[in-house]
Amino acid sequence: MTMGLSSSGEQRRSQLLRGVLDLCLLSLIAERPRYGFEFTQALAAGGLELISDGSVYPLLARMERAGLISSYRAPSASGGAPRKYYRLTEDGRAELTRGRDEWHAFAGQVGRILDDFASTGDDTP
Amino acid sequence: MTMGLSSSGEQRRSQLLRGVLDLCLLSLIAERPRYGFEFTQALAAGGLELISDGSVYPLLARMERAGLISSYRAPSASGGAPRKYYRLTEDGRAELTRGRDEWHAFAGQVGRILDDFASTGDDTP
DNA sequence: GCCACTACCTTGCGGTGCAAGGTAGTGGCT
DNA sequence: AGCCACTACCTTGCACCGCAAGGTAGTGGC
Repeated sequence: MTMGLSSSGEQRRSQLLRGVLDLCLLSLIAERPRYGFEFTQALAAGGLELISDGSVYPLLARMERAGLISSYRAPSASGGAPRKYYRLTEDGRAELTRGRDEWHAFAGQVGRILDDFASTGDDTP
Repeated sequence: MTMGLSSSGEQRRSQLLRGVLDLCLLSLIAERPRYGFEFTQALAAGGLELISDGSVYPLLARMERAGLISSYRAPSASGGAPRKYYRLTEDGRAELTRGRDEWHAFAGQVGRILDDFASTGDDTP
């Protein structure tokens, strides 16, 4: 049976990620070319402990198919399978800029809704 | 022409909503009891032009089933079918508080990732 | 009696995060 | 040479949910 409904907090986290995960990856790639394993580490370092690589790799594949990023192979620096590095295309950079604006607008609107209404009933002095 | 994938902006909006829609509804209900039609209007007024009632009603039903809100019927003030008003339970209020904190933390982390990395490479020709 | 309006709810679809598992390349150790 | 551990990439099946479209129900005007 399913047991997924118990923790609404963790569940919300998954849902929140949906809207911004691609943007975060684009942003990380914008700094410098990166490979799959790096993303989960970098996101966790930024406070977003989240994603199994099972979420990252399909998303990278989707974005490459959409022309937002391109990839090249390079040997691993620490002994192992060769890495697949991704870098931004111009479309990807444009999408990042647009997406960042969208995010800021969205975050502002949500914050306002949560702040304006949530504390109206002040029955907990 | 590549039609299907072009609306990544609109699509992202849908995905962004997933994480916060329940919280927004809770916040709106926290101010005062509301009924279904009000939510889309209130959210649109807050800048989130988004949701057909097809998204709101199932979510309200889910939250009621989860014990976060409770409902009662009242006759419509403007002639029509009776309205179903929702109000917060104590669990709902706690969930709203917790969710608001989660949202602020999450928004901060995402904003930091987008700001810290996105503008590093300025090699636009 | 019929129509228009308000309001609520359901159905099928598409997209996607996630856990788990599978594939492939490298080098150390015996 | 062979084996094992590690790095790294990718795929599969599942469950969730916003959305568009359509259906149901109650009220009052004509």
